[in-house]
Amino acid sequence: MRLSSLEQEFVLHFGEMGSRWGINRTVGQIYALLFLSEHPLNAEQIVEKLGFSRSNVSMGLKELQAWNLVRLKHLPDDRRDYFTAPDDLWEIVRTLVAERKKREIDPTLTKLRELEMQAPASDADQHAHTKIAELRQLIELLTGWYDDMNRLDTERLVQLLALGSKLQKFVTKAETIVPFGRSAKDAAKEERS
Amino acid sequence: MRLSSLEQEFVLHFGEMGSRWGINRTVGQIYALLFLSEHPLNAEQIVEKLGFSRSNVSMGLKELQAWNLVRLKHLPDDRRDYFTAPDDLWEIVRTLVAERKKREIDPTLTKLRELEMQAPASDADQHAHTKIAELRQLIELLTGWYDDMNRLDTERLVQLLALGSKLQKFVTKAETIVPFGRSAKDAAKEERS
DNA sequence: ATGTAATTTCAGAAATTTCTGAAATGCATA
DNA sequence: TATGCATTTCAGAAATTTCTGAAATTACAT
Repeated sequence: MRLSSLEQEFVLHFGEMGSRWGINRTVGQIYALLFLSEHPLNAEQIVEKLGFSRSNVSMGLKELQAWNLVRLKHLPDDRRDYFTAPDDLWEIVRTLVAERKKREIDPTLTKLRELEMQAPASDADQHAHTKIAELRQLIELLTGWYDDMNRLDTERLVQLLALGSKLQKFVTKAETIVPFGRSAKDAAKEERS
Repeated sequence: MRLSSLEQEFVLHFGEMGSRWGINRTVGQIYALLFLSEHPLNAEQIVEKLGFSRSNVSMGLKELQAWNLVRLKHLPDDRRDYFTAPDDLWEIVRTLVAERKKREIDPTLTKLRELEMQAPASDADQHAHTKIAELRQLIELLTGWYDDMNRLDTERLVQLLALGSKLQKFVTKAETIVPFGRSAKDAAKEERS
Protein backbone atom coordinates (compact mmCIF):
# COMPACT_ATOMS: atom_id res chain seq x y z
CA MET A 1 0.00 0.00 0.00
CA ARG A 2 1.65 3.17 -1.19
CA LEU A 3 -1.03 5.30 0.43
CA SER A 4 -0.65 8.16 2.85
CA SER A 5 -2.28 7.68 6.23
CA LEU A 6 -5.02 10.10 5.17
CA GLU A 7 -5.79 8.13 2.04
CA GLN A 8 -5.47 4.86 3.84
CA GLU A 9 -7.91 5.79 6.59
CA PHE A 10 -10.41 7.05 4.06
CA VAL A 11 -10.15 3.90 1.99
CA LEU A 12 -10.43 1.61 4.98
CA HIS A 13 -13.45 3.47 6.27
CA PHE A 14 -15.25 3.10 2.96
CA GLY A 15 -14.38 -0.55 3.01
CA GLU A 16 -15.94 -1.01 6.43
CA MET A 17 -19.03 1.00 5.50
CA GLY A 18 -19.37 -0.92 2.25
CA SER A 19 -21.36 -3.69 3.83
CA ARG A 20 -23.85 -1.21 5.29
CA TRP A 21 -24.21 0.40 1.90
CA GLY A 22 -25.03 -2.79 0.09
CA ILE A 23 -21.66 -3.21 -1.54
CA ASN A 24 -18.74 -5.16 -0.12
CA ARG A 25 -15.43 -4.24 1.37
CA THR A 26 -13.47 -4.62 -1.84
CA VAL A 27 -15.87 -2.53 -3.84
CA GLY A 28 -16.00 0.13 -1.15
CA GLN A 29 -12.23 0.41 -1.00
CA ILE A 30 -11.82 0.48 -4.76
CA TYR A 31 -14.36 3.25 -5.04
CA ALA A 32 -12.79 5.24 -2.25
CA LEU A 33 -9.43 4.93 -3.97
CA LEU A 34 -10.79 6.07 -7.31
CA PHE A 35 -12.62 8.89 -5.63
CA LEU A 36 -9.45 10.25 -4.09
CA SER A 37 -7.19 9.60 -7.03
CA GLU A 38 -6.22 12.55 -9.11
CA HIS A 39 -5.64 10.34 -12.14
CA PRO A 40 -7.42 7.36 -13.63
CA LEU A 41 -6.19 4.01 -12.33
CA ASN A 42 -5.93 0.66 -14.03
CA ALA A 43 -6.68 -2.66 -12.40
CA GLU A 44 -3.05 -3.49 -11.75
CA GLN A 45 -2.51 -0.21 -9.92
CA ILE A 46 -5.51 -0.91 -7.75
CA VAL A 47 -4.13 -4.35 -6.95
CA GLU A 48 -0.84 -2.77 -5.87
CA LYS A 49 -2.49 -0.14 -3.71
CA LEU A 50 -5.09 -2.33 -2.04
CA GLY A 51 -3.51 -5.76 -2.07
CA PHE A 52 -6.54 -7.64 -3.39
CA SER A 53 -6.22 -10.36 -5.97
CA ARG A 54 -6.41 -9.34 -9.58
CA SER A 55 -9.66 -11.23 -10.08
CA ASN A 56 -11.26 -9.63 -7.07
CA VAL A 57 -10.43 -6.20 -8.41
CA SER A 58 -11.84 -7.18 -11.77
CA MET A 59 -15.11 -8.21 -10.17
CA GLY A 60 -15.18 -5.11 -8.02
CA LEU A 61 -14.74 -2.89 -11.03
CA LYS A 62 -17.47 -4.78 -12.81
CA GLU A 63 -19.82 -4.17 -9.93
CA LEU A 64 -18.95 -0.47 -9.82
CA GLN A 65 -19.71 -0.31 -13.53
CA ALA A 66 -23.05 -2.02 -12.90
CA TRP A 67 -23.73 0.73 -10.39
CA ASN A 68 -22.69 3.36 -12.94
CA LEU A 69 -20.32 4.74 -10.37
CA VAL A 70 -17.15 4.70 -12.45
CA ARG A 71 -16.12 5.90 -15.86
CA LEU A 72 -13.91 3.86 -18.13
CA LYS A 73 -11.05 5.78 -19.75
CA HIS A 74 -8.27 4.98 -22.16
CA LEU A 75 -4.85 6.54 -22.40
CA PRO A 76 -3.04 6.90 -25.71
CA ASP A 77 -0.77 3.95 -26.57
CA ASP A 78 -2.01 1.94 -23.64
CA ARG A 79 -4.65 -0.66 -24.07
CA ARG A 80 -5.36 -1.21 -20.41
CA ASP A 81 -8.64 0.02 -18.97
CA TYR A 82 -8.42 3.01 -16.66
CA PHE A 83 -11.13 4.00 -14.25
CA THR A 84 -12.20 7.18 -12.53
CA ALA A 85 -15.00 8.33 -10.28
CA PRO A 86 -16.93 11.27 -11.76
CA ASP A 87 -15.50 14.63 -10.71
CA ASP A 88 -18.91 16.07 -10.03
CA LEU A 89 -20.05 14.98 -6.59
CA TRP A 90 -23.66 15.67 -7.44
CA GLU A 91 -23.47 13.25 -10.30
CA ILE A 92 -22.28 10.64 -7.85
CA VAL A 93 -25.11 11.38 -5.46
CA ARG A 94 -27.68 11.22 -8.23
CA THR A 95 -26.31 7.89 -9.44
CA LEU A 96 -26.23 6.48 -5.95
CA VAL A 97 -29.80 7.47 -5.23
CA ALA A 98 -31.04 6.27 -8.61
CA GLU A 99 -29.36 2.90 -8.25
CA ARG A 100 -30.50 2.35 -4.71
CA LYS A 101 -34.02 3.24 -5.69
CA LYS A 102 -33.81 0.78 -8.55
CA ARG A 103 -32.58 -2.00 -6.28
CA GLU A 104 -34.37 -1.28 -3.02
CA ILE A 105 -37.63 0.42 -3.93
CA ASP A 106 -38.74 -0.40 -7.45
CA PRO A 107 -39.01 -4.15 -7.00
CA THR A 108 -41.19 -3.63 -3.96
CA LEU A 109 -43.38 -1.11 -5.73
CA THR A 110 -43.89 -3.60 -8.53
CA LYS A 111 -44.70 -6.35 -6.07
CA LEU A 112 -47.17 -4.18 -4.15
CA ARG A 113 -49.01 -3.26 -7.33
CA GLU A 114 -49.10 -6.89 -8.28
CA LEU A 115 -50.51 -7.89 -4.90
CA GLU A 116 -53.14 -5.20 -5.11
CA MET A 117 -54.47 -6.87 -8.23
CA GLN A 118 -55.32 -9.99 -6.24
CA ALA A 119 -58.86 -9.71 -4.94
CA PRO A 120 -58.88 -10.16 -1.15
CA ALA A 121 -60.58 -13.38 -0.13
CA SER A 122 -60.78 -13.57 3.65
CA ASP A 123 -61.36 -10.92 6.26
CA ALA A 124 -57.72 -10.68 7.25
CA ASP A 125 -56.98 -10.38 3.57
CA GLN A 126 -59.15 -7.33 3.32
CA HIS A 127 -57.10 -5.68 6.03
CA ALA A 128 -53.85 -6.72 4.41
CA HIS A 129 -55.06 -5.41 1.10
CA THR A 130 -55.73 -2.01 2.63
CA LYS A 131 -52.33 -1.83 4.31
CA ILE A 132 -50.64 -2.77 1.06
CA ALA A 133 -52.53 -0.08 -0.82
CA GLU A 134 -51.56 2.54 1.75
CA LEU A 135 -47.94 1.52 1.58
CA ARG A 136 -48.00 1.60 -2.20
CA GLN A 137 -49.51 5.08 -2.17
CA LEU A 138 -46.91 6.38 0.21
CA ILE A 139 -44.06 4.97 -1.82
CA GLU A 140 -45.54 6.49 -4.94
CA LEU A 141 -45.69 9.87 -3.27
CA LEU A 142 -42.05 9.60 -2.32
CA THR A 143 -40.81 8.29 -5.65
CA GLY A 144 -42.94 10.86 -7.47
CA TRP A 145 -41.28 13.59 -5.45
CA TYR A 146 -37.90 12.06 -6.17
CA ASP A 147 -38.54 11.97 -9.92
CA ASP A 148 -39.54 15.59 -9.71
CA MET A 149 -36.44 16.69 -7.86
CA ASN A 150 -34.20 14.60 -10.04
CA ARG A 151 -35.36 16.55 -13.06
CA LEU A 152 -33.99 19.80 -11.63
CA ASP A 153 -30.57 20.99 -12.63
CA THR A 154 -28.06 20.79 -9.83
CA GLU A 155 -27.95 24.49 -9.17
CA ARG A 156 -31.64 24.76 -8.45
CA LEU A 157 -31.62 21.51 -6.55
CA VAL A 158 -28.93 22.81 -4.23
CA GLN A 159 -30.86 25.99 -3.66
CA LEU A 160 -34.04 24.15 -2.80
CA LEU A 161 -32.16 21.92 -0.40
CA ALA A 162 -30.53 24.93 1.20
CA LEU A 163 -33.90 26.54 1.74
CA GLY A 164 -35.12 23.46 3.53
CA SER A 165 -38.25 23.91 5.56
CA LYS A 166 -38.34 27.63 4.82
CA LEU A 167 -40.56 26.57 1.96
CA GLN A 168 -43.29 25.46 4.28
CA LYS A 169 -44.53 29.03 4.16
CA PHE A 170 -45.73 28.37 0.64
CA VAL A 171 -47.95 25.64 1.88
CA THR A 172 -51.03 25.90 4.08
CA LYS A 173 -52.10 23.51 6.74
CA ALA A 174 -55.32 22.65 4.90
CA GLU A 175 -58.58 22.13 6.73
CA THR A 176 -59.60 18.65 5.67
CA ILE A 177 -56.58 16.60 4.80
CA VAL A 178 -57.12 12.91 5.27
CA PRO A 179 -53.63 11.54 4.69
CA PHE A 180 -54.74 8.34 3.03
CA GLY A 181 -58.50 8.60 2.56
CA ARG A 182 -58.44 10.67 -0.56
CA SER A 183 -54.87 9.60 -0.86
CA ALA A 184 -51.87 11.83 -0.54
CA LYS A 185 -50.60 10.29 -3.73
CA ASP A 186 -53.72 11.26 -5.68
CA ALA A 187 -53.29 14.75 -4.33
CA ALA A 188 -49.73 14.66 -5.57
CA LYS A 189 -50.74 13.49 -9.02
CA GLU A 190 -53.40 16.18 -9.28
CA GLU A 191 -50.97 18.80 -8.09
CA ARG A 192 -48.13 17.80 -10.34
CA SER A 193 -50.21 18.79 -13.40
CA MET B 1 -47.94 -21.11 7.83
CA ARG B 2 -51.54 -20.12 8.36
CA LEU B 3 -51.19 -17.21 5.98
CA SER B 4 -53.30 -16.36 2.97
CA SER B 5 -51.49 -16.29 -0.34
CA LEU B 6 -51.64 -12.50 -0.26
CA GLU B 7 -50.03 -12.31 3.15
CA GLN B 8 -47.56 -15.00 2.29
CA GLU B 9 -46.35 -13.32 -0.88
CA PHE B 10 -45.96 -10.02 0.93
CA VAL B 11 -44.03 -11.60 3.76
CA LEU B 12 -41.76 -13.56 1.45
CA HIS B 13 -41.03 -10.49 -0.62
CA PHE B 14 -39.99 -8.51 2.43
CA GLY B 15 -37.81 -11.42 3.43
CA GLU B 16 -36.05 -11.39 0.08
CA MET B 17 -35.65 -7.61 0.10
CA GLY B 18 -34.39 -7.70 3.65
CA SER B 19 -30.81 -8.29 2.62
CA ARG B 20 -30.88 -5.29 0.28
CA TRP B 21 -32.26 -3.16 3.08
CA GLY B 22 -29.54 -4.04 5.55
CA ILE B 23 -31.63 -6.42 7.62
CA ASN B 24 -31.89 -10.14 7.10
CA ARG B 25 -34.55 -12.46 5.83
CA THR B 26 -35.93 -13.33 9.25
CA VAL B 27 -36.18 -9.73 10.34
CA GLY B 28 -37.77 -8.72 7.06
CA GLN B 29 -40.41 -11.41 7.29
CA ILE B 30 -41.18 -10.71 10.91
CA TYR B 31 -41.64 -7.05 10.18
CA ALA B 32 -43.83 -7.73 7.18
CA LEU B 33 -45.98 -10.00 9.30
CA LEU B 34 -46.37 -7.43 12.06
CA PHE B 35 -47.08 -4.75 9.50
CA LEU B 36 -49.98 -6.70 8.03
CA SER B 37 -51.30 -8.05 11.28
CA GLU B 38 -54.43 -6.44 12.64
CA HIS B 39 -53.51 -7.45 16.17
CA PRO B 40 -50.29 -7.56 18.17
CA LEU B 41 -48.43 -10.86 17.91
CA ASN B 42 -46.28 -12.66 20.43
CA ALA B 43 -43.10 -14.52 19.64
CA GLU B 44 -44.75 -17.93 19.66
CA GLN B 45 -47.34 -16.82 17.12
CA ILE B 46 -44.59 -15.52 14.87
CA VAL B 47 -42.81 -18.86 15.16
CA GLU B 48 -46.00 -20.65 14.10
CA LYS B 49 -46.64 -18.36 11.17
CA LEU B 50 -43.11 -18.17 9.82
CA GLY B 51 -41.58 -21.44 10.95
CA PHE B 52 -38.35 -19.98 12.32
CA SER B 53 -36.81 -21.20 15.53
CA ARG B 54 -37.91 -19.53 18.70
CA SER B 55 -34.45 -18.11 19.31
CA ASN B 56 -34.24 -16.69 15.83
CA VAL B 57 -37.53 -14.89 16.31
CA SER B 58 -36.28 -13.57 19.62
CA MET B 59 -33.19 -12.15 17.97
CA GLY B 60 -35.19 -10.75 15.08
CA LEU B 61 -37.51 -8.95 17.46
CA LYS B 62 -34.54 -7.61 19.34
CA GLU B 63 -33.14 -6.21 16.14
CA LEU B 64 -36.45 -4.63 15.20
CA GLN B 65 -36.53 -3.02 18.61
CA ALA B 66 -33.01 -1.71 18.07
CA TRP B 67 -34.33 -0.17 14.85
CA ASN B 68 -37.27 1.31 16.75
CA LEU B 69 -39.54 -0.30 14.21
CA VAL B 70 -41.84 -2.17 16.59
CA ARG B 71 -43.83 -1.36 19.67
CA LEU B 72 -44.01 -3.67 22.63
CA LYS B 73 -47.53 -4.24 24.02
CA HIS B 74 -49.04 -6.21 26.84
CA LEU B 75 -52.45 -7.80 27.06
CA PRO B 76 -54.35 -8.12 30.34
CA ASP B 77 -53.75 -11.42 32.14
CA ASP B 78 -51.01 -12.44 29.73
CA ARG B 79 -47.42 -11.89 30.55
CA ARG B 80 -46.05 -12.61 27.12
CA ASP B 81 -44.66 -9.76 25.05
CA TYR B 82 -46.75 -8.69 22.09
CA PHE B 83 -45.42 -6.66 19.20
CA THR B 84 -46.91 -4.36 16.60
CA ALA B 85 -45.68 -2.13 13.83
CA PRO B 86 -46.81 1.49 14.25
CA ASP B 87 -50.13 2.19 12.55
CA ASP B 88 -48.90 5.46 11.13
CA LEU B 89 -46.93 4.78 7.97
CA TRP B 90 -45.20 8.11 8.19
CA GLU B 91 -43.87 7.24 11.58
CA ILE B 92 -42.38 4.12 10.04
CA VAL B 93 -40.80 6.08 7.21
CA ARG B 94 -39.34 8.63 9.60
CA THR B 95 -37.90 5.90 11.79
CA LEU B 96 -36.46 4.06 8.82
CA VAL B 97 -34.79 7.16 7.44
CA ALA B 98 -33.50 8.23 10.84
CA GLU B 99 -32.02 4.83 11.57
CA ARG B 100 -30.44 4.43 8.18
CA LYS B 101 -28.94 7.87 8.48
CA LYS B 102 -27.57 6.94 11.86
CA ARG B 103 -26.00 3.73 10.55
CA GLU B 104 -24.99 4.70 7.02
CA ILE B 105 -24.25 8.42 7.06
CA ASP B 106 -23.35 9.65 10.52
CA PRO B 107 -20.29 7.45 11.02
CA THR B 108 -18.89 8.63 7.70
CA LEU B 109 -19.57 12.26 8.48
CA THR B 110 -17.71 11.83 11.75
CA LYS B 111 -14.83 10.14 9.99
CA LEU B 112 -14.61 12.82 7.31
CA ARG B 113 -14.49 15.57 9.90
CA GLU B 114 -11.82 13.67 11.73
CA LEU B 115 -9.74 13.26 8.56
CA GLU B 116 -10.09 16.92 7.77
CA MET B 117 -8.33 17.71 11.03
CA GLN B 118 -5.20 15.93 9.80
CA ALA B 119 -2.95 18.40 8.05
CA PRO B 120 -2.17 17.18 4.53
CA ALA B 121 1.48 16.23 4.16
CA SER B 122 2.19 15.28 0.58
CA ASP B 123 0.90 16.67 -2.67
CA ALA B 124 -1.53 13.82 -3.26
CA ASP B 125 -2.68 14.39 0.29
CA GLN B 126 -3.57 17.96 -0.52
CA HIS B 127 -5.82 16.73 -3.28
CA ALA B 128 -7.36 14.05 -1.07
CA HIS B 129 -7.94 16.64 1.63
CA THR B 130 -9.87 18.82 -0.79
CA LYS B 131 -12.02 15.95 -2.02
CA ILE B 132 -12.79 14.94 1.53
CA ALA B 133 -13.80 18.48 2.41
CA GLU B 134 -16.10 18.68 -0.59
CA LEU B 135 -17.70 15.40 0.27
CA ARG B 136 -18.20 16.45 3.85
CA GLN B 137 -19.80 19.71 2.75
CA LEU B 138 -22.19 17.94 0.44
CA ILE B 139 -23.22 15.45 3.10
CA GLU B 140 -23.77 18.30 5.52
CA LEU B 141 -26.01 20.05 3.03
CA LEU B 142 -28.06 16.90 2.62
CA THR B 143 -28.29 16.04 6.30
CA GLY B 144 -29.05 19.65 7.15
CA TRP B 145 -31.93 19.56 4.71
CA TYR B 146 -33.07 16.28 6.19
CA ASP B 147 -33.04 17.67 9.73
CA ASP B 148 -35.09 20.57 8.47
CA MET B 149 -37.70 18.43 6.79
CA ASN B 150 -37.85 16.05 9.68
CA ARG B 151 -38.93 18.90 11.94
CA LEU B 152 -42.07 19.48 9.90
CA ASP B 153 -45.32 17.89 10.95
CA THR B 154 -46.46 15.17 8.61
CA GLU B 155 -49.23 17.17 7.05
CA ARG B 156 -46.95 19.93 5.85
CA LEU B 157 -44.30 17.45 4.88
CA VAL B 158 -46.74 15.61 2.63
CA GLN B 159 -47.80 18.86 1.04
CA LEU B 160 -44.24 19.88 0.29
CA LEU B 161 -43.51 16.49 -1.19
CA ALA B 162 -46.64 16.70 -3.31
CA LEU B 163 -45.58 20.07 -4.65
CA GLY B 164 -42.25 18.64 -5.70
CA SER B 165 -40.32 20.75 -8.15
CA LYS B 166 -43.15 23.27 -8.40
CA LEU B 167 -41.25 25.03 -5.68
CA GLN B 168 -38.34 25.78 -7.93
CA LYS B 169 -40.22 28.93 -8.89
CA PHE B 170 -39.36 30.33 -5.50
CA VAL B 171 -35.71 30.04 -6.26
CA THR B 172 -33.64 31.91 -8.79
CA LYS B 173 -30.84 30.55 -10.88
CA ALA B 174 -28.27 32.91 -9.38
CA GLU B 175 -25.50 34.45 -11.47
CA THR B 176 -22.38 33.41 -9.62
CA ILE B 177 -22.91 30.14 -7.84
CA VAL B 178 -19.75 28.15 -7.40
CA PRO B 179 -21.05 24.86 -6.06
CA PHE B 180 -18.14 24.16 -3.79
CA GLY B 181 -15.92 27.23 -3.89
CA ARG B 182 -17.84 29.26 -1.38
CA SER B 183 -19.41 26.01 -0.38
CA ALA B 184 -23.00 25.05 -0.88
CA LYS B 185 -23.10 24.05 2.75
CA ASP B 186 -22.03 27.49 3.95
CA ALA B 187 -24.72 28.92 1.74
CA ALA B 188 -27.15 26.55 3.38
CA LYS B 189 -26.09 27.55 6.86
CA GLU B 190 -26.38 31.21 6.04
CA GLU B 191 -29.76 30.67 4.48
CA ARG B 192 -31.21 28.56 7.22
CA SER B 193 -31.09 31.55 9.64
C1' DA C 1 -38.23 -20.20 48.42
C1' DT C 2 -40.03 -23.07 44.58
C1' DG C 3 -42.07 -23.85 40.26
C1' DT C 4 -43.34 -22.46 35.82
C1' DA C 5 -43.68 -19.87 31.72
C1' DA C 6 -41.38 -16.51 28.78
C1' DT C 7 -37.39 -14.78 26.97
C1' DT C 8 -32.46 -14.39 26.05
C1' DT C 9 -27.89 -16.00 25.33
C1' DC C 10 -24.58 -18.44 23.02
C1' DA C 11 -21.66 -22.11 20.91
C1' DG C 12 -21.62 -24.50 17.03
C1' DA C 13 -24.05 -25.86 12.45
C1' DA C 14 -25.73 -24.32 8.17
C1' DA C 15 -26.03 -21.10 4.63
C1' DT C 16 -24.37 -17.36 2.16
C1' DT C 17 -21.04 -14.19 0.54
C1' DT C 18 -16.53 -12.90 -0.57
C1' DC C 19 -12.12 -13.87 -2.33
C1' DT C 20 -8.44 -16.35 -4.80
C1' DG C 21 -5.63 -18.81 -8.30
C1' DA C 22 -5.84 -21.06 -12.45
C1' DA C 23 -7.74 -21.45 -16.76
C1' DA C 24 -10.29 -19.32 -20.48
C1' DT C 25 -11.38 -15.57 -23.36
C1' DG C 26 -10.68 -11.41 -25.98
C1' DC C 27 -8.07 -8.57 -28.86
C1' DA C 28 -4.52 -6.07 -31.11
C1' DT C 29 -0.30 -6.77 -33.63
C1' DA C 30 3.33 -9.43 -35.81
C1' DT D 1 -2.45 -17.79 -37.55
C1' DA D 2 0.35 -17.28 -33.80
C1' DT D 3 1.95 -14.26 -29.83
C1' DG D 4 1.57 -11.35 -25.98
C1' DC D 5 -0.89 -8.80 -22.90
C1' DA D 6 -5.26 -7.54 -20.52
C1' DT D 7 -9.38 -8.97 -18.67
C1' DT D 8 -12.96 -12.21 -17.25
C1' DT D 9 -14.78 -16.45 -15.60
C1' DC D 10 -15.34 -19.83 -12.33
C1' DA D 11 -14.71 -23.69 -8.99
C1' DG D 12 -13.38 -24.15 -4.65
C1' DA D 13 -11.34 -21.96 -0.23
C1' DA D 14 -11.95 -18.63 3.26
C1' DA D 15 -14.61 -15.55 5.77
C1' DT D 16 -18.80 -13.90 7.39
C1' DT D 17 -23.54 -14.06 8.53
C1' DT D 18 -27.56 -16.39 9.80
C1' DC D 19 -29.89 -19.82 12.27
C1' DT D 20 -30.70 -23.47 15.73
C1' DG D 21 -31.14 -26.16 20.05
C1' DA D 22 -29.80 -26.34 24.58
C1' DA D 23 -28.82 -23.98 28.63
C1' DA D 24 -29.22 -19.83 31.31
C1' DT D 25 -31.76 -16.03 32.89
C1' DT D 26 -35.73 -13.33 34.08
C1' DA D 27 -40.23 -12.52 35.91
C1' DC D 28 -43.92 -13.69 38.21
C1' DA D 29 -47.30 -16.69 40.78
C1' DT D 30 -47.91 -19.71 44.49
